[in-house]
Amino acid sequence: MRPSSAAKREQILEAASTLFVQNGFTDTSMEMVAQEAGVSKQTVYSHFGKKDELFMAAIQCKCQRYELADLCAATEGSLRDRLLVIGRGFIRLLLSEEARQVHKTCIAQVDTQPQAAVLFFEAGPRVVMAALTEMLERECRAGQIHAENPRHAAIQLLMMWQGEAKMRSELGIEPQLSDDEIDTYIVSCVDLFLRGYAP
Amino acid sequence: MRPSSAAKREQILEAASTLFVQNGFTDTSMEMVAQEAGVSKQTVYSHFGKKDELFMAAIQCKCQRYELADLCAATEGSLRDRLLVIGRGFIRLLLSEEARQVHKTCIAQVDTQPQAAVLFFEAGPRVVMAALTEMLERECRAGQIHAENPRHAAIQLLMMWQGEAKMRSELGIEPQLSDDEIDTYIVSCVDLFLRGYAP
DNA sequence: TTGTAACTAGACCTGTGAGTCCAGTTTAGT
DNA sequence: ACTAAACTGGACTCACAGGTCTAGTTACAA
Repeated sequence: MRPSSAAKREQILEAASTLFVQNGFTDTSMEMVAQEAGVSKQTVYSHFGKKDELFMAAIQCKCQRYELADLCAATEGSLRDRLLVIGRGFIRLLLSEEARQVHKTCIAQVDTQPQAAVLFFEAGPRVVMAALTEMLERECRAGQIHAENPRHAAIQLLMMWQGEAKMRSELGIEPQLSDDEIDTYIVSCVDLFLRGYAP
Repeated sequence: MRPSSAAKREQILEAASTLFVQNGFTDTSMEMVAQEAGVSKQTVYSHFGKKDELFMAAIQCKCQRYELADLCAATEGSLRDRLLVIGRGFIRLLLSEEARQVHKTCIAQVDTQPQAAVLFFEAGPRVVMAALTEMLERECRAGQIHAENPRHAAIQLLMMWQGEAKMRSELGIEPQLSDDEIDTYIVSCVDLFLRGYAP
């Protein structure tokens, strides 16, 4: 009712999503959230009844649509070039601090907060898979490639692209791969894909 | 010194690895471990000084070498058949309750116990990658395939194989894929791979 | 048999976090 | 100016977990 109320709510959400994703669910206390949001603990509780609810709201907040799907809509340039652009964008997203943390947090809470993982899946993997599948279907119809099952093909690309870089970053294994190494790898994925699905 | 001591140590390790991997680090208390092991809390502490140390020991215990690497050594049958066998074994391992839980736990603790993830990496992904790379190098030399970078090729295969099944199982997204769906997918991966790397 | 290391049960201390309560203050709408 | 909702700060309860301590018991080795 009071307009400042909505603002406080945003502050809380902002603080919560940052902290939860940085420290995980268990290691983030409601007091920390209140303090980070510059708000009293009671206010946190009056906006979000329980810690669980705040967590879900925070994850949802972090799962606002990424713009990757748009890349798949582009039609300029050769197929190979477009796949390279998408692949590079995809791996950059995957390796970003933000996405990694959200992913990690959702996985860690799968047993206790399964819906968080669902939110993540719907906002992330699901839309990317759908967009790429649609793109590959178009390319099939245009005769650029020949794939019996474009959905499988999309998943193959997406999984391949992740590569060693994802494995290492997810597990924090040093040294991480350099940008050059990653790029070379992405190129080899696209080329494998195009040869394998050549018409 | 006392022989029963070693036995207790095993019981504790057994209990700890089960519980840590089932409930995660934070949600497993030392008391739970002691109880599950049928041992007093003090005994737990005298064998493993701190919770962290017990955790590391438990993860190490869970990371005993999987036998997957052996599959890559086989030389009977066509390359395609062998890759199918390896792929199926790989995905079965990945989706097993055991491996998933260990993976999840290591990821969740990456920030606080980075060495656990390292143990996992060394025992799991690293050896599988190495074994498959070696196998593909042999096939290259034998002229069965033509891959500039067999290591890349191995990673591509391994990542591809994981597919949607891994994504869904990791995030607990229902419905999970059926065995048939997974198998069809694995076949399509192997075929893509063989076409893409045909000599 | 006896000494001693290993073990047990449980009390104990300390810190921390979820969630509640309350008395007082701010702020927007009427 | 008045009212009521929203907010604050901090005290409070309750539960639980990590870790220590102790007094007494068990079981192996010499």
